Amino acid sequence: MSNMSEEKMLFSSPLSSSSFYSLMAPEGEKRSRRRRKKVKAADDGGGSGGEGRKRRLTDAQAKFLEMNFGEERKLESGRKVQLATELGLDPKQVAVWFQNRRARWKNKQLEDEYLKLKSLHDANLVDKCHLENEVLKLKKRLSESEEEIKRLSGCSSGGVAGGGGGGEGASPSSSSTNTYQPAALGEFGVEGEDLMYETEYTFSNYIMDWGYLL
DNA sequence: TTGTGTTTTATTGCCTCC
DNA sequence: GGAGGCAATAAAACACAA
Repeated sequence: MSNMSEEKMLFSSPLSSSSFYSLMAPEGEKRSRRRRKKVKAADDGGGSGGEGRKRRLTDAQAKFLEMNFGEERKLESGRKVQLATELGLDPKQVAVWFQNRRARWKNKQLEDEYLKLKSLHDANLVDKCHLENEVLKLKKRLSESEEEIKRLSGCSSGGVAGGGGGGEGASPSSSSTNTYQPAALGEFGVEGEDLMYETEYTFSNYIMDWGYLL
């Protein structure tokens, strides 16, 4: 019948013109519209095409329009008429083509934006997963350290001071002479530093102190 | 060949701007 | 109020698998 179908999909977007927007647009954003009855294109027999049916543009016409669309998304009426005469088309056809092309372009923009946001979102998910893993590991380490402290202070309170109401409540203000008590930290100027540092210091120094006591 | 899905062209109705 | 833009949609044209 014709040879104009090869490049049909050259500029087409993957989703049909209305489907993507319908998918993306919030429900309330759509304007309510009365459903109209379509009036068939009149068999005017006139116009540049000669038939009353849809006239598909030739590849050359489409390419030329595409080129112009690349330069400017909207047409001034003068330009529209000029283009129409150059292409042997009705100015209305040119206007419609630009209108539809803008719609496709907008859909493509939306789709690109969606894909960009989606990949960003996916990357964030992976990041979140890593961070959650990290938190779990740190929590585990913390509880292990606490266990160790408990275990060791249990040992020392039994063997050295005897009083003081157990390791957990050991206070720097205690009158005990126990050298590994937190009060001793003051010697090194770390009183009130962050927990992690204090914990590590206490533990390693406890080993030393314990050895010293023995 | 035919049924089905997609793309393109065209229409309609509403909205905004001048 | 008319022109032009846009969203929604109809329908022709087309592609393609079965």
